[in-house]
Amino acid sequence: MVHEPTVLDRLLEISELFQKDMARGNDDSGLTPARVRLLWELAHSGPMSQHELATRMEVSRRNITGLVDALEASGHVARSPHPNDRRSTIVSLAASAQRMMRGMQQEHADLTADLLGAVDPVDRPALERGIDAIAGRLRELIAADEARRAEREGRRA
Amino acid sequence: MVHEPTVLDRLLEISELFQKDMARGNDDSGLTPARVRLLWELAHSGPMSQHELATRMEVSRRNITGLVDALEASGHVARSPHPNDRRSTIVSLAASAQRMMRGMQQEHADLTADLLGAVDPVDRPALERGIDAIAGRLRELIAADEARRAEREGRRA
DNA sequence: AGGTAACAGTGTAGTACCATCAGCATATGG
DNA sequence: CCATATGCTGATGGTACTACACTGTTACCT
Repeated sequence: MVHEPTVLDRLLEISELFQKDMARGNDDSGLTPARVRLLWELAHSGPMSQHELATRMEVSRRNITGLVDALEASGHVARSPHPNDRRSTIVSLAASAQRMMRGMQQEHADLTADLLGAVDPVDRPALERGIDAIAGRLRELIAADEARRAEREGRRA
Repeated sequence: MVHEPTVLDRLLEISELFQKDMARGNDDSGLTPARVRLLWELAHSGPMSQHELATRMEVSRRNITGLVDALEASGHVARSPHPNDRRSTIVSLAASAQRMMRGMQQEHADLTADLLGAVDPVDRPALERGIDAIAGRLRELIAADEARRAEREGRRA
């Protein structure tokens, strides 16, 4: 029942540790994972409509409404009308939240530097190539699986 | 606001993809993440008391009761009396669940092989060393942070 | 123009899950 | 015998998500 841990196991472990770390950050800020994810999306790609948020996060529009409601109430985001399309509302980060996200990105950058510092410089290029390769392959597999899944759904309907 | 993705970002991406994959597996088996985690703990470390499960999973005993209740109802685990301590009940995997977990481990092994196959063989040793180093460093950081946190808790109390 | 279809956001209602707290029963272990 | 650990009950709260129905807006298209 006991395996010697493979590279993938290590990766999974790192995943878990990251999650743990993220969860802690959430606790500190009083935000929930889903809300942080939304904020992160905004920080990364700038203001956008709720519809676009729903698409990117792959959840229902209704769900976005709730998340934005909460984040608006806590002052993290603001709703503003779309200049051209009066149906749409644009969600943007409040100044304070922008600062917060900047801080998180800074922390993230620091962590990156720290962790990378633990790797023998000689190994870094290969490490980078290897991780890229794995990420790429994983993306492929997921895409293929999703396609298969979608097709099966189609057949059934 | 746009960064070029670093190795760490790639790692985070891999984390997310893994999670997505796991979530899908959960859907298939009709199990929730927490329940799967419990099963995994049992598969990995063998039968144990609820108390021990609570300790390992870092959740309340009450929570374990609920999870075990559900898993027992669905036939994934069985409760049996502890041989020495008659207060305690031992939770163990049912045969079917054991098979299921074996299957999951097999899938995991296959995935590992597949993903590793995408990496240039020349890069693998360095990749392995690099990942080990990162995982190790991350563990250190988390441990240090937890210690700091615990101390602060102590001070307040 | 007028009608119609598609789209944005939202209200209502409902589901599933995780987790906690305080307290209770038991019987074990000292 | 009593303190304690173990597991369980009941009550509560909260997040995340969905489906359906509705309003207003835009775009298309005869």
